[in-house]
Amino acid sequence: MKTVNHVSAPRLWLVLARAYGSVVSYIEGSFAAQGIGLSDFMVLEVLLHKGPLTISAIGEKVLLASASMTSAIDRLEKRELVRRRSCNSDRRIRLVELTCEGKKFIAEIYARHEKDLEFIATGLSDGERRTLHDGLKKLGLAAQAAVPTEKCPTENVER
Amino acid sequence: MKTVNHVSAPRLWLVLARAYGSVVSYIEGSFAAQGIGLSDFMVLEVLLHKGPLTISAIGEKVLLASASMTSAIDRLEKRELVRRRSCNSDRRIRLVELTCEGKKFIAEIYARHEKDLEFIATGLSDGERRTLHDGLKKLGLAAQAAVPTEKCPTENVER
DNA sequence: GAATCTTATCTCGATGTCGAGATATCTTAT
DNA sequence: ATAAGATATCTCGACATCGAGATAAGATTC
Repeated sequence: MKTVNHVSAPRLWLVLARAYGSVVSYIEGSFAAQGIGLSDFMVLEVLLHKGPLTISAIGEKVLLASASMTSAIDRLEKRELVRRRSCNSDRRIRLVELTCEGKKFIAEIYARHEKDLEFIATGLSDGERRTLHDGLKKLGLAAQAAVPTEKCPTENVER
Repeated sequence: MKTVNHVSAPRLWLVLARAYGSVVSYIEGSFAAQGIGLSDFMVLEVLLHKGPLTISAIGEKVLLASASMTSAIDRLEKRELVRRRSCNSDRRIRLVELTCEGKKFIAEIYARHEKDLEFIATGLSDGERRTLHDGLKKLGLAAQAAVPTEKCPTENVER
């Protein structure tokens, strides 16, 4: 096969968008049976790994607007997977925490999710993962820096 | 700089999702002033580069369901950027084509779009673009192959 | 030629997301 | 202490997207 020695930015973007879409379809398929979408999954996941958080803190992690967060937490609370808890020191805040069932629910789904991700990444060597990771990070940061309406200072650490 | 020699699949996915989101925000910001969203942009773009197409053909390119395509073409037709044309040889089909204004409109936006993409990719060498491209393609294909399209894929269902 | 299958598009109702604005609460400056 | 500003959440209305089903037309089979 011939090797093209220059990948145009539009082509790179196309491949990125396609890859993202395919992975989303794949992982959504994995927990569609549980009647949960990607956003709700991410909300539960961040609660599982970080413990109770305020609604806006969750929103920052999963990149949802405040209005979306309200309805997301409503959905999850209705299913009794999470619970809103009021805070004495600051009564504006509602701390959101997993219920016992919620914890069991997301822990189970997340375990499968992790396996699913490893499954599609098995074809990638350590080196390939590394370069993919670094390249994506570089591209993402460049894009983020170029977005005018993005908040600048605070870096959120994960894991 | 410390090098981690193994990138977990969840971490890779996280970086992929973040990069995708950042690039989407970036490019959407670029034509938000024209009152157009990413999907409509993609529809116009495929028409610009491939010429008149049926609604379903466009939907396959831009990954929108048929119901979404109908309303997308409605939107664009209302703005007189595209036009539905009936076909004599197959009267089920509506061929969609750019109007003159539509062509001018998308050509202009696309030119800027291309520059925008090149701008955020300037930090990537040819080699980096190549490995990114290949890695993403590999990952995307693996995910696509693993998508069930029918029923639960890799799971032994319980509860 | 009629019955049946397939394809292309559209309609309808439901859902998730968002921006703008409202409300309650905390913080800061006066 | 009060006023002004900032912050956290919620409500409301708008919109894009989707699945399921309807409709119309072409293709196939008998």
